[in-house]
This record gives sequence, structure tokens and C-alpha cells, in this order.
Amino acid sequence: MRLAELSERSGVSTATIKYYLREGLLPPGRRVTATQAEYDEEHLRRLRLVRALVQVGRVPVATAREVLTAVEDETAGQVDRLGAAVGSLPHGPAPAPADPATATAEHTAAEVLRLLGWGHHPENPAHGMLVSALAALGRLDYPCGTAHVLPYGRAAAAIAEHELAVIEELDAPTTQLEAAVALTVLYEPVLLALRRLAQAREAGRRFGSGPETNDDPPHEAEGR
Amino acid sequence: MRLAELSERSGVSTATIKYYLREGLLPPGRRVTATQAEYDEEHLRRLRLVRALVQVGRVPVATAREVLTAVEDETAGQVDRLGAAVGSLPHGPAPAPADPATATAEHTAAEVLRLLGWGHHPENPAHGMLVSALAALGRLDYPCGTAHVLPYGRAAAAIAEHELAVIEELDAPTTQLEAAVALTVLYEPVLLALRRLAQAREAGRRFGSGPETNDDPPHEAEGR
DNA sequence: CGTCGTTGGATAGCTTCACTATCCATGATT
DNA sequence: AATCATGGATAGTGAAGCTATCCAACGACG
Repeated sequence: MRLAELSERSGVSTATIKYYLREGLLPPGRRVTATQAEYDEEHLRRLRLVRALVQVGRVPVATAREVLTAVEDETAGQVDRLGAAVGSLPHGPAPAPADPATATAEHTAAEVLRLLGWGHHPENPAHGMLVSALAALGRLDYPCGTAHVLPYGRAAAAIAEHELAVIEELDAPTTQLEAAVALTVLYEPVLLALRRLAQAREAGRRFGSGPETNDDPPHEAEGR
Repeated sequence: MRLAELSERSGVSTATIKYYLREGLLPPGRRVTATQAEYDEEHLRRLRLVRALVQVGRVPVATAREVLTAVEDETAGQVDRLGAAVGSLPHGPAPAPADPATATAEHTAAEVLRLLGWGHHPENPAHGMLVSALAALGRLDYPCGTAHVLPYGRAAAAIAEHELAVIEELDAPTTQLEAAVALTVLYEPVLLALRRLAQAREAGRRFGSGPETNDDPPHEAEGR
């Protein structure tokens, strides 16, 4: 298909597709003449993925390129590629080094990780993300001790277990890697949205607002 | 204290503080002469809060103003103010209205909320956030059915329950509201970072990477 | 009292990001 | 052959989040 058709089928303007091509987010099309190129279904899929990462996952364009490059890096093993890809995702500012709040946060983080039985991996960008967020909370005197953070860790463990199970029963390894990254990014807003909805419900329940909703979940079992 | 001291104590440049004053994120100082103003501890605290929301919570400056304004709106009840404040937090693009993927996502969302026994609140911005994320997943043929989303919902419920308990045992009502907003925003990176760490550990465990860490947590029981 | 550095308000400028619009040589279509 | 579409190169746009410059009024000091 031509650029125009790619644009129509994806709902992305040709100007934007050209921009993504320039930025290396999409591989160039198969050159059919000196001035025309041909794109296939794979391009369409990739374009949709990029779009989802950028718009839904709020990943910067430059970062998306890094992430997708890491996924396709043939020279590394699966786990390393996944680590590299997820590691280049946005992870906020680095923690302020010489700050007492940072020191406290480091300590809390280490303690939580120990209690959860995950090792201590300060080289993981997510660790810095955790520490700087805890430091910001500490600086404002908000509760952020081990006991406060642990429930989040337990919830995260449950989620990760579920996610890895889902990923394992997917198709090819390449697809699997891409899927792992896509699910990591695209389920973030799902999780955050559900948390906000849960908060709203819980706040309503506790402080009694407007129309009460049913208190017990009606579910009996889950069916894929 | 003067602007310069406020700057020094917060680590934020005077230029940036002036910018926040202009944007209405900080209330103006007490004017002591025609050309000089005096700031107090409350300003310092507020500045730190703004900084945390903007830098750690990735809340746009304009949005932070709306959120903080809503928190201080004396004309509404607690739950409404909280709803207004959290509702003006960033929530991604609105779901594409005439898209089949959106329709499927709406259905999944409704089903999940039903199974969890939370009502259906399409007016909540978090609901749109949930639907557009699910739609993006669906468009890419990634698993996003009810059974896949439900575990996130359960995790969110556990988290929200913990959070409301924490908020309830805080001080004054005004502080409580501000705390609710701050905790909502500032625990987002905590949760996401822990999820990524949990994923990394789980991936390592399943696909056997590098130095294995202890498999059982050293704690004895969990307190849900 | 005059000088000189400091303060803080106003204004304009800068940088990054994510696109978007224009040009134009070539190629396809009628 | 005449006209329209394609796609690469280049420059421009607008929002966001600061940052730098001016400048009149203060205020501490000699």
C-alpha cells in the first residue's frame, strides 16, 4: 500500500507518518521507484503500536524509538532485551544525591524490597523512580514508611505474576517481547485508572456520598 | 522570608518561583513595601508540593493549578472537592467515539466494574482513561478481555482500601484533602516502579536470568 | 544624604517536543 | 500530453516550561 493508504487505515496523517519515518520509528517502505515506496501490513501494525505508545502510554517519540530498537536487538537474550527496552521507558528525574530525604527513601526502598524477597537492584531505572517518588513524599511529611509502601509492593507482585503468565502463553518470541513491552506500557493507564475508580468508590463508601452502589461484588467465577 | 530565601530553601530558582506566582500556583507573598514581599513556611510547603506534583507526578503546570484550586474550593463538600481535584488530573486522550475497538473496550470496562461491584460511572475521567487504554490494546490484538483486566481491578481495590485507611488517620480536613490528592499523584510512580521491579524479578524467575535471588520472602504471613 | 547592591514585577526570549505545511522533482493516470 | 498524486527535504508552528533582561523602588552603609 502507499503512504496515503497507510494513513487512511491507521487514522494518522501522512505528515505524521513521514515524521515517524524520519525519526526511525517506522522502517522505510520498500522502494518501488525512485520516488515511491510500498508499505505492508507489518508497517500498519507497527504504526498502530507507535501511536499507542506515544498517545496512550505517553512515551516520548525519541524514547519509543529506543524502546523498539532494544526489542529488536538481535545480539542479546530475551530477558536482557526486555530489560533494556523497559529500562529506557520514562522514569522521571533521578533522585537528588545529597538529600536527606533521598537517603531515607533509599532505606525504605531497600527494606521493602527485602521484605518482598526481590533482590536489591539499584541499577534498574525503576529503582531510581521509586526512590525519587518516596523522597518527594518524605519531603512533604506524607506517610511513606515501609509499612505504607509494602501494600503497593504486594499488589505489584500479584499484577506481575498475572502479567508474566499472560505473556508466556503468547505466540512467537519476537512477538512475545514486543508484547511484554506493549503490555507494560499500555496497562499502566489501565492500572492507574482502576486505582482512581477504586479510590472514588472507597471514598464514597467511607464518607457516604450520593447514590450508594452495591457492596458485594456479584461475581462468582471468571471466564477468560 | 524573601524570595531569595524561599528559593534557597526549596532548591527552586527565583525565576521559576516567579513563574509559579504568575501562573497562580503559589499565592502572592505579603506585600511589605511597594516592591518587596514576604513569604512564610506555608509558601515553602506549597512550593515543595507544586514541585513534587510537576516533577515527580508529571502533572502539567496548568493542571496543577486547577487541582490545587479545586482542593481549596470552600463551596463544596469533601468528597466533591476530592472528586473535582482528582478529576482534573491528566487522563490521556478521550476515547475515539465511533471506533469498534472503543465499543469493545466500553463493554469490557462495564463488565469489569460490574464484577468488582463498583458502580458504572462513565462521567468519571478515569473511566475514559480506562476505555481508551483498553481500546488501544484491543486495536493491537493484545489480550484485554474481562479476565485479563480483572486482576488489575482487584489489585486496585486492595490499594485503594489501604490508601483510604491511611488518609483517614491524618490530621485536619484541609490537610486531609490535600493529602488525598498528593498521595494519589505521588504514589503513582511508586506503584508503577514497583510493578516494573516485580516484572523484572518475575521475568528473571521464569526465564532464569543471572544471579537468582531468594525465592521466598523472609516475612511469615501477609496481611492482605 | 548619596551610592550601590538587592529585590521583585513585567516582558520577552529560549529550548524541547510533536507535529504540520510548503516545495518540488518524479511518477502515475486519463 | 496534461494533470494529479507521491514522497523526500526543509522549514515553520504552537504549546509547555522555564530563563534572562530590564528597571524602578528599597535599604544598608559610609
